Amino acid sequence: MQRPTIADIARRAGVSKGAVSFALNGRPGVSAATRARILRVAEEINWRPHSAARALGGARADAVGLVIARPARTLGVEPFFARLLSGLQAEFSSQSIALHLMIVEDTQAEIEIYRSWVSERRVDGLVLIDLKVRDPRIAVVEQLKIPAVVVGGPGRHGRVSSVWADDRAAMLSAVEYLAVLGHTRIAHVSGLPEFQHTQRRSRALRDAAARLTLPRARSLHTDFSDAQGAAATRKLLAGAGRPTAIIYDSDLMAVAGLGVALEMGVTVPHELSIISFDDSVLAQLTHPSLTALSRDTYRFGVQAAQAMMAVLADPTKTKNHKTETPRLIARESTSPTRN
Amino acid sequence: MQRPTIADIARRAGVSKGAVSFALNGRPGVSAATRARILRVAEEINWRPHSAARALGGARADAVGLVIARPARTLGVEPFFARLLSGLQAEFSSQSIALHLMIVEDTQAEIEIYRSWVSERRVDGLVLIDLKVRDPRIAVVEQLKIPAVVVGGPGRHGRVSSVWADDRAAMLSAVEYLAVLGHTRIAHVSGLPEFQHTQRRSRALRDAAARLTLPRARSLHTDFSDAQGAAATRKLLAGAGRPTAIIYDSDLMAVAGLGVALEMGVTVPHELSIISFDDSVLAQLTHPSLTALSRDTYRFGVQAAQAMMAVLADPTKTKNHKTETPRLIARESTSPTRN
DNA sequence: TCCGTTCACTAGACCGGTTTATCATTGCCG
DNA sequence: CGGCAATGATAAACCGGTCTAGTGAACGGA
Repeated sequence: MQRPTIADIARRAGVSKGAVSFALNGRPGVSAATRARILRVAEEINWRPHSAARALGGARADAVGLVIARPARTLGVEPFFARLLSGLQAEFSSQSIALHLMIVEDTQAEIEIYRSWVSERRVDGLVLIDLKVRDPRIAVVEQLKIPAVVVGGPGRHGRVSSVWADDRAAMLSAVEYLAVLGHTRIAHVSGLPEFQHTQRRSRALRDAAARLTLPRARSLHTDFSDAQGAAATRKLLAGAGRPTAIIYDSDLMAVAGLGVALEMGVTVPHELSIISFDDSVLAQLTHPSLTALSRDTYRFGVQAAQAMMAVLADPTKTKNHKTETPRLIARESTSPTRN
Repeated sequence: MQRPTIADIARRAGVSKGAVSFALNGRPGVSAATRARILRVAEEINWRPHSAARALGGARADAVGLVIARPARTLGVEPFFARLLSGLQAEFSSQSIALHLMIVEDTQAEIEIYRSWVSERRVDGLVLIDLKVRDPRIAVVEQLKIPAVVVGGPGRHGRVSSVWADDRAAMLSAVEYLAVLGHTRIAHVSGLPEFQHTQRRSRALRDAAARLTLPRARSLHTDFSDAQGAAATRKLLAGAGRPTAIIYDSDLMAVAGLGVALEMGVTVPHELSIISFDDSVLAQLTHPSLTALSRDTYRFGVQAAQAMMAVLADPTKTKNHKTETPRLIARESTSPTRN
């Protein structure tokens, strides 16, 4: 037989299509005995729901969308995305929710995809990442009235749920750690300035510097690429009154920065301490290994997925879910300053 | 108005639903004038097709499935996947084909997903990666009669298309390069032995060793993790008659191996040459930077997507598409042996 | 005994497209 | 001028589910 349908089940079980639908979806309207019989028949003929038919009735698409707005070619080095994806994926698949993935060039294209996915009913919800300062996507998802979760919030984003980590606290802990080691000239090689998390980190550094009276604490913006991370490092180390410690917003840039230091004959950690604001095998494989602000990115993805499912279950109830604050793991790339 | 449908278009254009369908799909049955009018109305009310409704009629789902069978937690360090994904994605999205992604634990789970996606009509085709030696998935996709493309073929896999690179030639070029530099004791830290590409590389090494009369050319299998890559390196360097050159099946393992060598006081490249069988920023960031067999993984993904679309267009016509052979890029991690 | 409820189930509309069978016009050809 | 084919369009069936209104039977209370 070609692809069994509920009509086939109905015929073989001697009931109507409606009864089958009720039975299969575990809703009242059929007796326990009939339900059992229907389920047995469905099992026998190996029935599977046709996702399109379900979605047509206005029901769930059982899929969630994720769009990453980065030039596709540059993607793929950052371990962060892949780990986040794994976490999201693992949690969604436990509920048989598929992930629709798309990589686009910019936010404008991303918004276009959102519109078409929603109007084509391909997804039940959206996961937004890399939140910008005045992010146009927030207005779009609110207008489209589709459940959404922002990864990396919190912030002023209306009635959209978010999952976030306390970047500020993490940055403060790193700066304080360096201060205790005697560092006073601390630099920050950050990501794109339009990202909210970049801003939060830069601001935290500024505040800590003011409080601890550290001169010359500054943030240099990059596009997160290893090339710009290296360039920023070169600039910092070549200038007068060079920093004795640098905090990088990603492990990739930290590794690139470490390479530049070696190249320029600046020894790590004796002449320069390095902290990476993101941990991965990468940070552990270098020599010296990198002190890093570490968090479980996989788990972060899991939590984002859970938040998504909560919003799907009840779209009116949104919440900001704060996750584990990245904590400092001291490795070989940091040491006290020489006096 | 709530979500415009073709019925709305039909009403406003004063024609039937059928005529609208013909017009929107560019098929004969309507006059040019009517067609233009219908398209204009559709544009006006911003109509978008409802993907589920289309799929229900037995038409395309406009989506392709990709399942990665690896423990989700370990994924994400390997730059290979992310770059492949980018390439696939870029090409698919140019044709408005979505990518259904799922990460599972093992091949058995992967096969289950295939079955449900196909019977739920979620995807039009499947992309298979990490082909194993007697891969059960081949039989499954043939039985399910769904278009599929194997990434990393070629080989005995019936009527399924494939996209592959010549691992053998690449491995031979690496071995010959090392031989020219004077190396005679060459080791290979490989991936999982059940993968076809692992086997091809190991066999190529064996053959080259026989031809060039290199003693002790051996392959050590790992699971591709940095931990096992490091362990294998440790074992190789600790043993008697240690190799003067090691070829690693991934850049991640090569970096880990480099770390072990430094740890053990074996200088690279003077006492040990290292070649990575896969290139990425990772290989370029280390010190010394790694000589690598490089290929454009992004492009590889694009080609796989193109192969997929070709099979979708005509499922009877399968072909094995050979792509660029990885070519050796000499960097700092290889040098002549000291005599 | 009669009426009102509840329960189990059925029939059929419906979702938004595609496709087929049908029909009316028009045009062409001998 | 008659017959036939091609063209342009329509109505309705269909895809595989969900869901609502309705039906018949059993049951309980007064």
